[in-house]
Amino acid sequence: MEKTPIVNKFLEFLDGRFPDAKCELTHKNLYELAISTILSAQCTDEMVNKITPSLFQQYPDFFSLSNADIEHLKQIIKPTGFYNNKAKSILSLAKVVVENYKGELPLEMEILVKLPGIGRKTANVILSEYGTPSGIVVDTHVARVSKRLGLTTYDDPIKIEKDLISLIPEDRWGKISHQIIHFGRQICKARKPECSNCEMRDFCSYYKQQ
DNA sequence: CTCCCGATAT
DNA sequence: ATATCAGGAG
Repeated sequence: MEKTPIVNKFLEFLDGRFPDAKCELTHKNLYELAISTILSAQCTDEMVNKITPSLFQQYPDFFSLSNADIEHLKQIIKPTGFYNNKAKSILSLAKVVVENYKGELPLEMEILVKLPGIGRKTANVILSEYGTPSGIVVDTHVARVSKRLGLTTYDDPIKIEKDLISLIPEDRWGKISHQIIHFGRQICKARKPECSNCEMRDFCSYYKQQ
């Protein structure tokens, strides 16, 4: 992937339009962000934020969560979808973190991705917020926007992340995902993208294809 | 690759 | 009715 004017235009656009984009999952600490991020798979942040206050009031840390009844967890998180898998994931995660890491998540990519329910995307979210970003979060929005703009040709999030890493300065890795996600939610939407309002359209391969 | 899955917008 | 939403495990 070669550096093109579109990258500079995109970075400039994101800073102008989304200067203070941040994580939309409400959380008070590393524990809450990790659980919220797992629950956010194939579900809106808004829905996650609706159910987490009750969840975190009853289970404020990995210690209490590790002793939870799985059927009770399923009941609380049901509106987020995939609730059988997610309940199993967060309960298993809590048990492992309590047994092996004294109830505190280790902030290392190699360890995080081996923990139950945590893949590269969730690990990148955690490290971007509470550690040192070792990459760029590629979720459904970042993948879609990157493809439309021609920043990558791949579907595989790992390959998309490699392309983005080669194009984007390291000091922006943490924030740019939030900026792209805001852009993806408001303008470059999956269903009905607002190309007529988009300042990137003259640089966009998806728009040219329309 | 398939499966998991409820809520919302179109 | 169907596509989509801060994915991960088997």
